[in-house]
Amino acid sequence: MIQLTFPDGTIREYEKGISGIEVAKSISEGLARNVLSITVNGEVRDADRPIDEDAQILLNTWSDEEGKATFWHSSAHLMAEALEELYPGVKFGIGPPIDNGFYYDIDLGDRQLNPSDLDKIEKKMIDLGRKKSEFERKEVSKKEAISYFEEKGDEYKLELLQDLKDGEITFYTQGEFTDLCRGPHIPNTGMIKAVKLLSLAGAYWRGDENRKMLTRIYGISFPKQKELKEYLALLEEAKKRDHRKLGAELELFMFSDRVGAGLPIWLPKGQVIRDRLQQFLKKEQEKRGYKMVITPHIGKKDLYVTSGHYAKYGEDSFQPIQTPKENEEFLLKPMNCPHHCEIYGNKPHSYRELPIRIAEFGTVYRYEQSGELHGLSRVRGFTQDDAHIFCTKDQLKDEFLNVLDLTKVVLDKMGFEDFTAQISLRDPSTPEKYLGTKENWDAAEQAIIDATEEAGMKAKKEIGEAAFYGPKLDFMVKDAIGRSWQLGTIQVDYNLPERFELEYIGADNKAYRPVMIHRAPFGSMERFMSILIEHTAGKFPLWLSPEQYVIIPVSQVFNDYADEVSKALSSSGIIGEVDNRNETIGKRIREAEVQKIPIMLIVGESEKENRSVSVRMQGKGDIGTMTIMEFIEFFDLEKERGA
RNA sequence: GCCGGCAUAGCUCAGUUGGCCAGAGCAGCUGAUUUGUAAUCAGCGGGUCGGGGGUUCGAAUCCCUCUGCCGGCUCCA
Repeated sequence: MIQLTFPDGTIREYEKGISGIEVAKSISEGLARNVLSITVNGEVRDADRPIDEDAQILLNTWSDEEGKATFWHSSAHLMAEALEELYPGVKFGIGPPIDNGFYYDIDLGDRQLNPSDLDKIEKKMIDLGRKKSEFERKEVSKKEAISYFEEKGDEYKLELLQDLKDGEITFYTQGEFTDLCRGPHIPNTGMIKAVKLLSLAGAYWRGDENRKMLTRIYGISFPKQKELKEYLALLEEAKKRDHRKLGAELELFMFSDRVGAGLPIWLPKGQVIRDRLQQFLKKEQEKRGYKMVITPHIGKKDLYVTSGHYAKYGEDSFQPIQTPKENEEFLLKPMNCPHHCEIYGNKPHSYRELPIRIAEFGTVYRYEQSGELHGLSRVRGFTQDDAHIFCTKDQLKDEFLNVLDLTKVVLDKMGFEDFTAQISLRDPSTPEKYLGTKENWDAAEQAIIDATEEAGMKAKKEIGEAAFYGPKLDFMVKDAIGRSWQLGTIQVDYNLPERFELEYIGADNKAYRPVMIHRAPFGSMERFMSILIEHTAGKFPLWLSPEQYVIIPVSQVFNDYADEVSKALSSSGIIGEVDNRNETIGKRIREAEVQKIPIMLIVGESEKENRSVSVRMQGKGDIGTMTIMEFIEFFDLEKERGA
């Protein structure tokens, strides 16, 4: 007998060798039908494999992440089976589950797939699923495995096999399809009832752009048709929040082919929001001892040779601009730090002055590959809410805390609760990749870890993700369609102070090198705006709204009163317009609703008489009548509330 | 940059296997209407079918090329 411990702590006894499905059956038939895989002592396995020892056990169903992953992984295999039947001779790369669904990378030789082929593949998958083929696991020797794929002529699987140890190789077979696979898989393909293949894409084999490009098919699947429908509806909804769509509809920003790809143009309304964000941050920074500066958009090539950026990124950047007569070379500023280092180096510094915090809304230009450009999220010209803090080693942790606090204030204010933080540390096994001494690195990494803990912030640590010049902490936020973007960043840098030979005079009258912290709580105004637009679906909080109200006089007779109200509001700092166009009220209200103007004020006979306004809130409807003074108070309260 | 797809009026889209002066709704303009909480009515204007080149008697439609956009890959200071 063996003892199995369930997540709720209960322990049950079973015969040795019992399968996960049988265990599920002992609890309920329903559970047995729904179990997709099991986790035994932390290892995810097929639900029908025998359990031979006492263990902690989890029965994974569709409601568990592990269950979903198993389901989607099996779906990838089902797709592969369908592909092999439809396109004999197709070769397979890898086919893993992802956050939302699965993909498989395939090589079809000379054949090309069109989006219309996806329907065909889907249908085949459903057909094959009806056979309810079981996934059979088989342990094979490396030799057997190699000969199998040699015969099949699949060089990708052969390459994958090279990295696998003999004795750890398993095959999974369902129906006519056999794949090299660690597993686990769901009990049978019949559980996959709903499939949608979402897109076709090219993907380099093993992510290496020097290698062959395979065809990647993305898909998603569900145990029930209804869930698929709901998911697709959700995707449609998400698309409506896309900042590229809303940005155009609400006239926040635009792009122009003639100006150039990836170069955003901010329209008046977008500019208002951006400016409010900057004013907000400026105030917070002033409280924390930052000094604002302004530096030029270009700098001599030498500046970046000194900083080391030219050597590292020069070839992949916008190329230098030459002056016509002297033949000097200038680069478009790809980052602000070299300029800020020059500011620091402008005069000698005493340890008493540190930390020095230099801030700038600095616009930088970076050459991003054309295929990488994406709305406001990835552009070629953008403005960082940049600052560089020059401090002593001992001040590092406090400064880090100071920045963390600021970042949290910013994210809180925006209502971004679902961000994740990542601490990027060096890989100790490759010290040659990093600049600076071990002692400095240890101290900096510890300072970051301590500071995040002290700030009560959860952050996952990623070994080997540090920049060559120092460890960092990044804040990631997801967009409407679930893509993850880096917003804020805090980076420790030992490299630049060295390269620019920055110094301060210590208490002992000797020269020391300061440590530098790069930080940007928004990251860039552009990317931050993209996320803000998607999170709010364009319904900005009052304090950010570029047009806070619109006054709609019932008829032209009340235009004068509308203007009067407007004046009263603008003198109270409330921004908006009068819509006195010769249109019906219904029409003007509809347009204000569509434009997501938060407050509509309707004025007519009775309002004029009582010096009042009839207030309608966007998305909520009529909330009643109040006097102008009452409305101003109401507005301030709403604004305060963060509405 | 690479793979695949897309590009028709300001916007959203029609446009059968290449064939008369390229269409609709919304927006715009003009006029009527003077409106009480999500689209008043009528009339009018508007497109070198993304740019360039080619095939053809004839191209929005087929081919090449450039530009931009979309979905990915790679990269990201």
